[in-house]
Amino acid sequence: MARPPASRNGKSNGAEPVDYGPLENWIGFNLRLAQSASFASFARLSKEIGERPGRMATLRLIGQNPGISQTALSRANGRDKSTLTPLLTDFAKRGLIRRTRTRGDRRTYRLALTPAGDRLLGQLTDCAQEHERDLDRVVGLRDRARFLAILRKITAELG
Amino acid sequence: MARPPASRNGKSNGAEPVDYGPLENWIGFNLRLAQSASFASFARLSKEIGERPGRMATLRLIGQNPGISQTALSRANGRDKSTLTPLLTDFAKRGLIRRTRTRGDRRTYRLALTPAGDRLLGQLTDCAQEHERDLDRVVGLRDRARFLAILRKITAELG
DNA sequence: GGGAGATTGTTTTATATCCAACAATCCAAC
DNA sequence: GTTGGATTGTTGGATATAAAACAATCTCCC
Repeated sequence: MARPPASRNGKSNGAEPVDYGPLENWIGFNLRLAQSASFASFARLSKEIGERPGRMATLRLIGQNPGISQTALSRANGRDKSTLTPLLTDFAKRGLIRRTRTRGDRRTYRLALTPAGDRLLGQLTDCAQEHERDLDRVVGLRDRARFLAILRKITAELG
Repeated sequence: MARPPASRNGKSNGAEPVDYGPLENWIGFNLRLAQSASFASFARLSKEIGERPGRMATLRLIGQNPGISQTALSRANGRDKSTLTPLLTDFAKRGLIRRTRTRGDRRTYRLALTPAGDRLLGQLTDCAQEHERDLDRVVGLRDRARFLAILRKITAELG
């Protein structure tokens, strides 16, 4: 981690060295920082559209799986189902998704994108692809597949 | 991802396949899921102690850098400084940290662990080490250094 | 000295998130 | 058929998080 030279009075200039101790080499801690940085980077790109990364993934999963239930969506998304309730209410109110009752099971909803939702998803996908290009550049083509495989393994075995 | 056989009526049993579409191969999405899984795994381990991963890192950074300011701590932790205000208030109220005014600069606090805070950190470190062993097992010794280097690179270049 | 601009920590406001509890509904075993 | 247990989506309570605005304070440059 390159850092700028300290200001001449030796006081804080926003980059004074911090001793990370054992954290420096902990995968868990570095995973959190990397995810946080990636999230912030995406958020900058999608700021003008006004949606954050989590919402983008939710929309995409609905678009990819028309008729999906809220519970299945929450699992695919790695979030509790109660987290989705206000989010989907908001999407529905803004006309981005349709919620229809399932025939034969009156508990579940079937979720699907409206044309407006599909258009918004298209815009978000542009941001996401730009973001992925940034990530690919940082990760490097050489290690990409291996890196991705390890991330998936962590999700599968620690979830 | 192994999944149990579908129930014989073909309906949801909590593991029906979901089409991830492009998300499947996006680093950003998989990074989020992996971090989420790692976080949840640590939370299970530290549940009895009653602190979550973010707090553990905060305590450790204070222990490692006695006298650190809140702003420097928030940067090292990858969190906004306003996020720390209620957390540190809670730590101080519970006698885990000491906040003393800095001589010569009446804006900043100097943070340090109390003996009680140090004891709690010790317990949390035990959990964290167990968690790291789990992560090491999943990541594999062979790829560990490379994986860690990529995480650090993402933090440094996208933050 | 004196002021312009930067920095520090707090407050406010708005989301996001989980967990536990809940009502409605379904399913399977009897 | 009935009924006990499972599932679905919602609600309420708690914590976490960021952004913007703010008051107090410091620094730098003249």
